[in-house]
Amino acid sequence: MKVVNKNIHIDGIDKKILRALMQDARTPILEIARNVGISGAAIHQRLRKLEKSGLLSGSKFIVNPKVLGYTTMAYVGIYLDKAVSNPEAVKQLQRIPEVLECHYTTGHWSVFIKILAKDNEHLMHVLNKEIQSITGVSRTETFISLQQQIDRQIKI
Amino acid sequence: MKVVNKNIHIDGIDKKILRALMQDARTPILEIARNVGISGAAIHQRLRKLEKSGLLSGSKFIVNPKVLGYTTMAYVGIYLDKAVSNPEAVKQLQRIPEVLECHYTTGHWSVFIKILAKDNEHLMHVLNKEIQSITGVSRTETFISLQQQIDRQIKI
DNA sequence: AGTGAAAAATGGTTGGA
DNA sequence: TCCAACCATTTTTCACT
Repeated sequence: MKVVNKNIHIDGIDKKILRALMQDARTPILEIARNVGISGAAIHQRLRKLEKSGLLSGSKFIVNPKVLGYTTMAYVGIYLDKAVSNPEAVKQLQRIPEVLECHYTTGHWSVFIKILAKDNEHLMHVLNKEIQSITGVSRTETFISLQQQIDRQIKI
Repeated sequence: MKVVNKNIHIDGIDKKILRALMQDARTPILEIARNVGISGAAIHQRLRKLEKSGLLSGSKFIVNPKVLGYTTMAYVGIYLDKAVSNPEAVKQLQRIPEVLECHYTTGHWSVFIKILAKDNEHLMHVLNKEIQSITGVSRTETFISLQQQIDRQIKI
């Protein structure tokens, strides 16, 4: 279990640092320093503080799946039989690389997942062969994303 | 409009580079070089190629919203009146910082969004005050994520 | 494409105000 | 908390294979 420090205070300078790095993790510290008007060493100190607080949990390169031909994104609500252990189903979902997210949710579905596939045919394959063959899956409801209009992190 | 090069070929070395940087955008080139057995300069060349192809679309620092008290995530399907221009509704959604994703989808909803809020009360406020007051929104269906089990990018 | 080495840029530390 | 100066590491370039 990760320990989370709730007594963190983020001032305006911290916000500027975070905004810059959330947009581009490779932004040079000295460039941020110039923009906020303090020294690079001070930025560095604040970064260590933010990291220690757990607020900064790493950095990632973002790949554009479209370049690899993955153009079909879908959300799928899954009904699981009552008798089935949900964690076991999740373990099976984990083995399917096209499943990018998986949530336990309130409402009529047991779990709710996000799938990234190359095209409709590929999506169909994942749904009918991979997902449906998981023990306990009784039914699924699929919503294909025709276009994503917003994609961002929390506003700092 | 971003131009996407579809004739890109990713070999095993590219994959190793991508996997390392997708996990941690700050992984030093020379460390990757050691792991894959070629020189740092070669890694650097390949990175430029991957960037130029559009496959690498940047890097982000990841912030952990829980540290700031944001513990409630929900997906919301929105029904819009037929008469209403969907892009106008999306423009309004864009102004709500708690809305992190927004998709046009197939199925019974017009748009489908992801919301991050501090708690149920905050979520209720966003739904009842912010979302419902958007012109054309007739009804919403909300699914609260009790727990996220999978969160990853495309498998390289 | 890849290499090795030099040059340029950046990251990280320290001591003192 | 911040700064200035310093040193370590990393990125980037270049001539050559």
